Amino acid sequence: MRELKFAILGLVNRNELSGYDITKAFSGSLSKFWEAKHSQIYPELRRLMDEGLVEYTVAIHGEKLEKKLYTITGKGREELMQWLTTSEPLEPVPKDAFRLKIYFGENLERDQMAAVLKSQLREYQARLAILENSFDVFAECPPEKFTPEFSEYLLIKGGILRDNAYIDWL
Amino acid sequence: MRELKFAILGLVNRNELSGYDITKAFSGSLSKFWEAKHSQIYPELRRLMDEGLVEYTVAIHGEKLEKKLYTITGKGREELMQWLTTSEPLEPVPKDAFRLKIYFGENLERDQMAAVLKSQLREYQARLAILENSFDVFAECPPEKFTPEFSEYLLIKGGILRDNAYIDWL
DNA sequence: ACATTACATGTAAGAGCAAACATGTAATGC
DNA sequence: GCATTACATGTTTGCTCTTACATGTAATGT
Repeated sequence: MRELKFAILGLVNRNELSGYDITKAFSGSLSKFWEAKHSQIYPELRRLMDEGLVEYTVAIHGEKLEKKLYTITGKGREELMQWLTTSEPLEPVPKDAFRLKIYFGENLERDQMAAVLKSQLREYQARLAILENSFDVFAECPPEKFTPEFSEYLLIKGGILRDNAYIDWL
Repeated sequence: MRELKFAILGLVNRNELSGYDITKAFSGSLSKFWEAKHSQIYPELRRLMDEGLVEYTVAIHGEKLEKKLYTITGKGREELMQWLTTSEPLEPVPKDAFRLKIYFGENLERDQMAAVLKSQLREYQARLAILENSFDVFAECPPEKFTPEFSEYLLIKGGILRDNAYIDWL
């Protein structure tokens, strides 16, 4: 529950970040396994403030553009560590409209089914290609210590394995 | 969007079903790739009625227990076929709290990380075992035509491949 | 006879999320 | 000089879904 809370805490634990920076993280490298829009992030930051888990200082950029730079508090770090070391129950099976269509495949002619399958295959191949591109950035496996870089390497690898399994199945 | 709508239409297209029957489907065999609770199903049935996509007859069980048996209408079947033959955009990457923990793994000691990993591995192995059990029900591959039985066979196979990929990664 | 489980149908409250609404500043390209 | 893109921070509305609330009948076990 409230995983966005911990995702934000984890980020501001690394660096001082504005809401905008956090938004970019969730639509950039993090987006390969967790997405969030700014309309979700700003209210959550507000809530984390109210709970005393983060704090911010205001920085002025240029003449008057204000940005709030958030950092984690001691209490925030405690809750983050608590969450990190707790093993949570299995995620519910992800909902997948395509699988649902397969389930009702009895209603489709052979060529209609083929079209749906091929379309899905193309989409997964496209996503896989993007992941493999990101993976190639790592010329070789980073040192096997849990640095942010190594984590990202692992997670991209996980995405590739996941999408490959889906493609095999298709 | 509104995938539950089509999941229900697909079910009542096969057989005359009550809300209760539909609920059982979503917590039984269908639950391996789509879940829904009765609190979601009854309002959706109401909505499908309002839209003229399903209709029902009331059956009395015993003395006075009423059950509403839903069937699909012509309009409902049209919309179902429309949906089935349209290829939808890729699902967003499924959110996975465990991956998030890996992403912030820098904060964990080696043995803490090992504990989290092992716990996750056990949970996936347990789910895989359940899927493999369901798979063994099919003594051999059903005839390769898109009957409901064949579809279920495929979907369980897909679940096994998915969980195997996750376990390999772990 | 009494309890438990299965059958059966709903509603209410609230979390999580996306899309759209809303506003303004600063840097870059042309 | 003007337009576009990037920076920056919010709120509102509406959909999906879960948990809990709410009520009642029928079958089964003991």
